Amino acid sequence: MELTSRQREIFDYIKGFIKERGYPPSVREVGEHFHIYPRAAFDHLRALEKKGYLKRRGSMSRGLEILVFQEVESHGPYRRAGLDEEHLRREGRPWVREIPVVGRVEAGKPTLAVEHVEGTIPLPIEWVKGKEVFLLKVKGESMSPFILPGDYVLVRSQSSAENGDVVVTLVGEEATVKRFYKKGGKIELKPENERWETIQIEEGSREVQILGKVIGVFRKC
Amino acid sequence: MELTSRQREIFDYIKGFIKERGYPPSVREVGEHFHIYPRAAFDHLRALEKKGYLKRRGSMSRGLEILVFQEVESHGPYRRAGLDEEHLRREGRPWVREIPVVGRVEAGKPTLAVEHVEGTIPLPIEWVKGKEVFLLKVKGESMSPFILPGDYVLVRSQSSAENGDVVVTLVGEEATVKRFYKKGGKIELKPENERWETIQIEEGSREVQILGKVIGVFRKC
DNA sequence: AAGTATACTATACATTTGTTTAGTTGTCAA
DNA sequence: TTGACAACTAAACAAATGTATAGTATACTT
Repeated sequence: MELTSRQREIFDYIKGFIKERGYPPSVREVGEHFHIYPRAAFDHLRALEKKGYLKRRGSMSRGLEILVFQEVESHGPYRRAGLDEEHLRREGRPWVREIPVVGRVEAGKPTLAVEHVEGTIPLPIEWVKGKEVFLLKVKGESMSPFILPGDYVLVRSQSSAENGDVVVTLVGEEATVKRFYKKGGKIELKPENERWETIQIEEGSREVQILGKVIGVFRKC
Repeated sequence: MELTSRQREIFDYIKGFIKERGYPPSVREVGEHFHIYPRAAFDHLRALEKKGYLKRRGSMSRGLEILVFQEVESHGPYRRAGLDEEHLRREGRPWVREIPVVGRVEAGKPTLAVEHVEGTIPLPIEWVKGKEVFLLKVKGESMSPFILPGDYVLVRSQSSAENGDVVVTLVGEEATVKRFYKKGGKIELKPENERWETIQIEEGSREVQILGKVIGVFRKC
C-alpha cells in the first residue's frame, strides 16, 4: 500500500529520528515536530502501522519499530532492496553497507519484495560489490562442507550465471544453493554434497529460476 | 571503577535485555526481574551510571544506554586492537566493530602487536563475540574445503581450546588452522584435508602454541 | 565510634506518554 | 449526495514509568 505525502513525511521523520538518536520518538514528539496535536500524530502512526511500515510494541512508550528499511524504485513497480545510499555515507566514508537478510524467497521477477526482509546486517563494502545484493541463511546441506547450514550467503541478484558459479535457485517453493553448469542446451545444478541429487533442466525452462550468484559466505562458528 | 556482584548481575541483565529485545528495560522491569522494589532497581541504575557503565537519557522512559560493551584488563604495555569503543557507539547503537586484520603472527604472549595489523575491517557485532578478536587471511589448504585459501578467519584470542574446536596455532614460524583434539596427555591438531599431516604433541609442549579459536569464516567468492 | 557505601522495603508523587471521546474540514469516488 | 478517508483540533483519561521521601540492616573504613 502506498503512503500519502503526509504519511511519507512522518515516516521519514521517524526513520531519521531513530537513526540519529538510536531510539524512537514518542507520539507527542512526532506531533510537536509537525505542530499537530498528539491525536493527529497518533492517527498517522496507526495508519503507518496499518500499511505495514511500522510496528508498535503494544502500548509501550517509544515502542516504534521500522519495518520498511529501504525503498528503491528501480525497474518496474516493485521495490528492491540492498541499495540504500544513506547507509553508504555513514560518517563521511562508506565503510559498511546494510545488507537485507531475506527470509522467504518467492518466485517472480521482483526478487526482493520488502515484506520478506527480516532485518539488515552491516557488511564492509569491500565484500559487497553489485547493485542488488542480499543475504540468505542457508538451511540444507546440499553444498556442505563448502557451505554449511546456518551460514549466510551473500547473493548478487542476477537471472543468469556462468559455468562453475555458485548460484541461488528457486526450485518450486524452496530456494537452494547449487553450482551452475551449462552444456549445450542443458543446465545442471550440482550440489557439493554427493548425497544430494543433481538437477538437470532444459535451458529456458521455467521450473527453475536463478535468483542470483553467491559472492560471499559468512559463517558464525 | 569496579562493579559489585549485584551490580554486575543487573548490568548483565540490562545488556541481555537490550540484545534480545532491541530496547532497554524500564526501571520496574529490572526490579521485577530481581524481585526488588522499583526504588532499589533505580538506585542500581544510578550506581551503574555513576560508575560509567550506563547512561540515562534524562528521565526518559526506557532511556538506558550501555556504555561499556566489553571490559578488558589489558595485560602489559601492548596496545591491543579490536576494542575501539568509538566505533561501537556509532549512531547510538553498536552495529559494527572494527576488527584488525593481522598480517604476520608471531610467537610470544602479546599476540597482537600493533605493528602487525595490516588494517581493519568492520564486522557486525553479532558476529564478533569476545574480548580480543582478530582476522587472519588463510593461506594453506589444510582445512579445505571447510575453510579455503583466501578466506578470512575470525579468531578469538585464547591459549587453550576444547575438543573439536577449530584453532589457529603457531607451529614454528607459521600460523596454521587446525582442528583441536585432546586425548589423555596428548594433543592432536587435525587438518580437514587428508593430504595434510596431523600434528601430535605432548600437552604442555612449547613447540606449538595455540593463538586462538576460530569463531567465524568470511569468504569472498 | 562515626561515617560512608551497598542493598533493600514501603509508599507516594509527578511526568511522560499512549489512547479515547467528540468533533470539524476538505477531497474524491460511487 | 452519501460515504469513506485523510488530516486535523481540543480536551481528557489512564497506564506506564521515573523519581522522591523516609526508613532498615549490614559491612567496611577511618
